[in-house]
Amino acid sequence: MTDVDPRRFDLTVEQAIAQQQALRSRVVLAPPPGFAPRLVAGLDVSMERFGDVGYAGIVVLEQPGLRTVDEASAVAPLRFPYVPGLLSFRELPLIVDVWDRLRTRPDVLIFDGQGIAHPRRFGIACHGGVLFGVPSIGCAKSILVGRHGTLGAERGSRAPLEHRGEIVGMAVRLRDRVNPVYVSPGHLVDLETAVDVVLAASAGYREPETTRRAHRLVNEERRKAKS
DNA sequence: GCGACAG
DNA sequence: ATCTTGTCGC
Repeated sequence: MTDVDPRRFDLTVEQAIAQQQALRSRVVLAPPPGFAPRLVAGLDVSMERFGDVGYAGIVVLEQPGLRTVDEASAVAPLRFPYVPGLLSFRELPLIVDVWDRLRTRPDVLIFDGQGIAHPRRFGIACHGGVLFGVPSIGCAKSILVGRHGTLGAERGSRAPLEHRGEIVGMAVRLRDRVNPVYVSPGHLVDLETAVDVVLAASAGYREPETTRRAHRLVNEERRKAKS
C-alpha cells in the first residue's frame, strides 16, 4: 500500500477526498491512559474579505486557571479554496507553520471546526490531530452534518449530534441562554472527554477561551499587517 | 434533480 | 471567514 502523508496539501479536490478516506482509519477515538490535559491549545485562521492571505495562530492556556502561557502566529497565502468538507486543506498548511514556531507542546488541541462530525468522519480536528500526533477536539459554531434534539437553557446542557445512525458529536451550551457549540472528537479522545475538556476551557462566553484568544491573536496580526 | 454546506 | 452601526437586553 502507498503511504499517505497527512502533511501533503497540494492536491485537487478529488485527491483531497481520497486523502481523507485513506487517513480516517488512523483516527483513534480513545484518550491515552490517565489523560488529564494541562496545556490546552486553541487554533484559528483569519483572512480578509476576498483575500487569499491567511493569518494563523495558536494560543496555549494552562489548566487550571486558563492563563495564556505561549502563543505563535504565521502569515501565508491560502492555496486551497473553501470547500465544505475540505476545510483542513485550506487552513492546516498555515497551522503547521505556526506549530513549528510554537515552543510549547500542548497536551490537547481545540480546533475551530469539526472533528468526526464530518461527512467522511475526518474534519480538520482529526486531520490536525493525526498530523501532529496529539489529542485533538473539534469545536464549531455551526453544524456541517447531523442533527440534534433540544437541549436545556443552562450552561452544561447538551444534546447528541447524530448523523447516519451514529453519534458523531455533541451540541453543548457553554453559557446560559446562548447558542451552543458543536463538539466532536478529533484524535486520541472520546466524545465524553472532548466535552469535558471544552467545558473546562470555557469561562462565561459562547466559545471556549482557547478559541476566543486564538481568534483575537490572528485578528490582531491581520490588523497589524495592514498598517 | 433539489437542497445543505465547518471556516 | 469577512463586510459593518446601532441597538436590544441583562
